[in-house]
Amino acid sequence: MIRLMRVGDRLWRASDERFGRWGLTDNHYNVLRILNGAGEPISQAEIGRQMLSSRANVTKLIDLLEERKFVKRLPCEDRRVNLVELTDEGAKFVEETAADVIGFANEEMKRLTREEQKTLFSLMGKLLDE
Amino acid sequence: MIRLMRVGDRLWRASDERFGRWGLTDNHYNVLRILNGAGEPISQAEIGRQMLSSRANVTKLIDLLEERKFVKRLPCEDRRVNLVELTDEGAKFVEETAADVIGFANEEMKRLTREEQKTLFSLMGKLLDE
DNA sequence: GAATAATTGTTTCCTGGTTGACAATTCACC
DNA sequence: GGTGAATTGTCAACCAGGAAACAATTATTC
Repeated sequence: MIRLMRVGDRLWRASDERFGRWGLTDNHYNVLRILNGAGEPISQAEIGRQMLSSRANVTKLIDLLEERKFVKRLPCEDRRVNLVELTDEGAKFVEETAADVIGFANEEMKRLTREEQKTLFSLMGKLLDE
Repeated sequence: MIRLMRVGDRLWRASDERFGRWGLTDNHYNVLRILNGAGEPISQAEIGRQMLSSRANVTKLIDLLEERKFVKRLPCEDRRVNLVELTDEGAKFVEETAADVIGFANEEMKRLTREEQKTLFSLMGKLLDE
């Protein structure tokens, strides 16, 4: 388990360094990824749930992303919630950086064969499902 | 890779919660573990190296552990360095909590069979070695 | 052997994130 | 329908950790 935590820690640090180049944290990128995957505007609370982050933190992440024009807050019929939408500019950014991000992942995982990567994926799945 | 990072993150959070009960962070415990494993006093810089943490942070970790009397700073013939030693009280603490920590690890890993745990261990080894 | 480089521990400042409180709103139950 | 519970986004305060600067010391190089 310690090895696993160590590897995870190292990946987080590496990705932090990586996204720092774009003036973002990995968590900022995570928000964009989630929005891109959702395909439709979703609430801040939902984002926080998906990325295991506090609502307070999501507020700050969205603040920055909105300032960068990657994202927009929309009013919702439930007037407590903000729906967050990926702007065209945000979508473009995700698309442009996707290759870079995938390259990064391949670089990190290149010590494992394709087969081992599959095994790892399945093991992680077992650990995640509750 | 994302799954792997997610799992790592969750383990860090869980262990943080766990060690919080003792008024320590996982990193504090990590220091004790390293000192216990070393079997002899080692320098703060060396501790930082082993746990991938900055010297500045090690200073603060040791400050707290020393206040708790788990650890003692010894002068060294190289007068730049502090040798850090596990006190009897610190060793006793490690011993008393060991069962608890191992139980925690088993709990977290119980979704995997013994065989899968071994596979995971070896995969992590490949990812770690540079 | 003197001068420059490298190492150690500490301090100060900064940053990303969490917790807890808050007002606004919606839900649930009587 | 009206009242108490739950949920949402935000803000302030706080915390662990990192980066840079620093003095003290040791290593290296000429």
